[in-house]
Amino acid sequence: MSGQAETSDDWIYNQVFSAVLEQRLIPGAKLKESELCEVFGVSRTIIRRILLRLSLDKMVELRPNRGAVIATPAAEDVRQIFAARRLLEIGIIGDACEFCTGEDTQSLMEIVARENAAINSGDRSGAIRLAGEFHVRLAQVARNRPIQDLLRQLVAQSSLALALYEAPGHLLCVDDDHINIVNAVSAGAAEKSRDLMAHHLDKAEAEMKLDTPNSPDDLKAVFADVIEARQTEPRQGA
Amino acid sequence: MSGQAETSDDWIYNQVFSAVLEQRLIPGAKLKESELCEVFGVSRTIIRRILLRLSLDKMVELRPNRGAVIATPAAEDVRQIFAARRLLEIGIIGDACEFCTGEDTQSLMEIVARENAAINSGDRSGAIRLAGEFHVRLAQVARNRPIQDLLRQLVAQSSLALALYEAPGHLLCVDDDHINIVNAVSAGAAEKSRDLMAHHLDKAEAEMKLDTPNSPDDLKAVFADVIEARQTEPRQGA
DNA sequence: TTAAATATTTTCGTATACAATATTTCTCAA
DNA sequence: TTGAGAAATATTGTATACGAAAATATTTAA
Repeated sequence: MSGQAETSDDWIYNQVFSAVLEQRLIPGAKLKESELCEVFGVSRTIIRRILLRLSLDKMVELRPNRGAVIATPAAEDVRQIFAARRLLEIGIIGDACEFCTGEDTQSLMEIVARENAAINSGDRSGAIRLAGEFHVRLAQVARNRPIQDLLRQLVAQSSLALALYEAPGHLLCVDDDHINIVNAVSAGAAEKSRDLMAHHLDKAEAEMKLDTPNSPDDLKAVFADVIEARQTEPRQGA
Repeated sequence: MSGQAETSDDWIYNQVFSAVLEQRLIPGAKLKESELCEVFGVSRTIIRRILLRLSLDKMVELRPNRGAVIATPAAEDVRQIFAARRLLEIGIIGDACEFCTGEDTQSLMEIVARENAAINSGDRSGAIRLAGEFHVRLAQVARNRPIQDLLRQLVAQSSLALALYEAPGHLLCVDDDHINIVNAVSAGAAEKSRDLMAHHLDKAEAEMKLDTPNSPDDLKAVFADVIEARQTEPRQGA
């Protein structure tokens, strides 16, 4: 599509990026330099460069002298991420309506189709990745690079947020939000598409329980019930 | 203020960043690694890391095997930069109105005061840097990190754009835009401040001649008059 | 057995060596 | 003098060596 040959750097970067999008790498996962060197067959020089890029994307956290881990966005971070997404995505969808070509429509449709197929076949990773791809592709239609690039980051961070805060037992289910948005945009219905996008993003954020992270290393959250029980009624013994 | 101690990396990064903001480094300027090593007294490892960060900010261009230069944004890039700034700065100024504390107001006032002082004393570099600082500080008031970070990049890129496309002979002059904006924001007047910001940004973009870059290496632009003369009346000889 | 203290191993941060690629300088003929 | 080609120089890209810091394992004392 873009015709630009992918450098070795970009390939490795995209491999890690995809792993985060598909939640094969989850918040807190350690990224040991030497292991990445073996996996990708390059020296630490290259790996460290990739890790720096990922840290500037806020996808990995670089802890001085203590290595890199997949980032664990705090609840407040997630609120800001979604506030920013609302501003960006609602802000540019008018331009998307204006500039959307037949090719754009077709490409968006295909992404949605593949997304629904992934959902129906129980491919959770694929579904998450394709949902993100949809939003980024839509931003691309609006023809504004800086906005598109930031949205790419925010979508990836949303994937981390989902892994951390998604309501437990939440089921992946087909809804028509994405397809409705494509239809509105390709029809040039700016006001309508703005509304659809606003609702869609609100829904996505509402699906998360921002006050109870399901991170395995936050023991207080894991044993919240125990703590509560002990406070009302100190344990029998002693 | 932020209390965070500055790492050696950040210091070097900020030095280069400021040099771009103040137009001591202009588009096309070559950044030779060995020279930067001498200047800052570190090895190429460090310098290359800084250059990577700056390239991700779109402030330097990394040409494979050919070294780093200060970026030269194309006219279309500049349009997108300003489109993005309008979206961001108008989009968040409502929040800024809501969250603006007395401390915020004071800090903004001080920046504007120093900016005007710089203009009056003919300190062009300082004036440009402080104008940029004003916009970034205002974004900070809105309490949204992702937006603030992108705006920081866009403001720096605007500085490059100014160096490239500013109408020649354009004079630095005091206007009341910034002070009016502070007043509206600290008064919580969302609608008013939106209007002021919109006009301010339109004015800033209008001050540039995006069709005639004054870059010394664009010979076609430099000799535009010659080209035109030759087209209407091929030169005498031959 | 537990806990502190020490030793060991691992991992990270920076500088540097060497190879690959540009750029410049030099030579020589037209 | 100008221009093309070749040699010399300079610059970038990657891997690696080495010191510093952290994590882990071991020992020792209570």
